[in-house]
Amino acid sequence: MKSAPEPKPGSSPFPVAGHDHQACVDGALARAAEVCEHRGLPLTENRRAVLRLLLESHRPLGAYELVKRFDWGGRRPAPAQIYRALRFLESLGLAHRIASRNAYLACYATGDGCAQAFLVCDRCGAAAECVGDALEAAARGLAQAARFEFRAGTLEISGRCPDCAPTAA
Amino acid sequence: MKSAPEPKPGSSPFPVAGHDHQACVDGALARAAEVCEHRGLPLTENRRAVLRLLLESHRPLGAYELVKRFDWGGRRPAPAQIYRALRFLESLGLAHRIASRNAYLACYATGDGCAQAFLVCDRCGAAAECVGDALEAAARGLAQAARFEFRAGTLEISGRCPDCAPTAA
DNA sequence: GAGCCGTATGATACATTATAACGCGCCTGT
DNA sequence: ACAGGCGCGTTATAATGTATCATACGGCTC
Repeated sequence: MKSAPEPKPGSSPFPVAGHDHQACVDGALARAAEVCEHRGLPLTENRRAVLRLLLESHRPLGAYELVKRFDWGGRRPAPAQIYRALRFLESLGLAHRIASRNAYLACYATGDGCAQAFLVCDRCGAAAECVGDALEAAARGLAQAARFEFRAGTLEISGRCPDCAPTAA
Repeated sequence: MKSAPEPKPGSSPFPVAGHDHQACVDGALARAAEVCEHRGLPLTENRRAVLRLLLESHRPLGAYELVKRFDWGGRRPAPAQIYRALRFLESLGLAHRIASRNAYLACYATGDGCAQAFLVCDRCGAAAECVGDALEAAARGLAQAARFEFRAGTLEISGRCPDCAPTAA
């Protein structure tokens, strides 16, 4: 699954103006269903709902923000419910935790590489996931130099997204 | 540079067997004092005490673990006190937050680079800080490709430290 | 169908991590 | 002296995350 439908190199992983949100969400949900089926694990209603919320927001959401947004016949689910769904989604690589923000971001591609990177905007909170061989290599190199057995790595980059950058080149 | 040509397995940013802990702590405290003086900011008793605890433990500690360890004439400080010191130390680069663990690690070098990496052992919790041009370059490259204005990046790598690696090759 | 078992859920309570707010005392500059 | 800033000490509370237990539901065997 390495042939991700990534935009051309140079274009930004951040959603652009003409972004077709509905298609983007639906596509990601369909991919999620595939992943679950492939693993023989059920994408239950709860899990799908949490994933949908994440996908729709298109930016990292805190667990309690998800609790608030969860539309559950008027009631609100307990945190544990959300956390369970999040853990499930994380375990399948369908969502990621942005540790530096205590927030969770849906995975739009099927990026299941070991070393992931997230670009998180200081100003608007938008976030994008990206991977790259250079990062993977750098991470493995650092680990190897320290005789450290690499398992996984996450690079969280803070800065300004294209929309919020002061110099809108 | 990190050229640690120790012959024994375990040569790495992780403390090795013959590690002179006292000198290591004292040296780091002296450097911290310099940094503070240089900035015209006071390294108060609280701040120094928290930094010392971090340095002595030589691994990431949670804020409440620091609260417990803080020897303060029999009493225990309030969390806020610890957090204030931590924020101060972080702002000067004398300590770092390991977001994935909600823990704080003293900085032993004067590493003030923009992109840092931490190796965190899944088993024993030991952690080491390291930097590298490759990481910095990879981070900047990812940001640039996304038209993202890079400010800072932290790579947290989980795995097994040399002591805990199953294959002690 | 009846009984069993594993998983996901729903709910309550709790644990952990982090910050807000406020007043005090110390130092410093005038 | 006195005003202002800063760090401290304290209390309270917010934000984030888990443990636990009972229940429901589906699949399985008998």
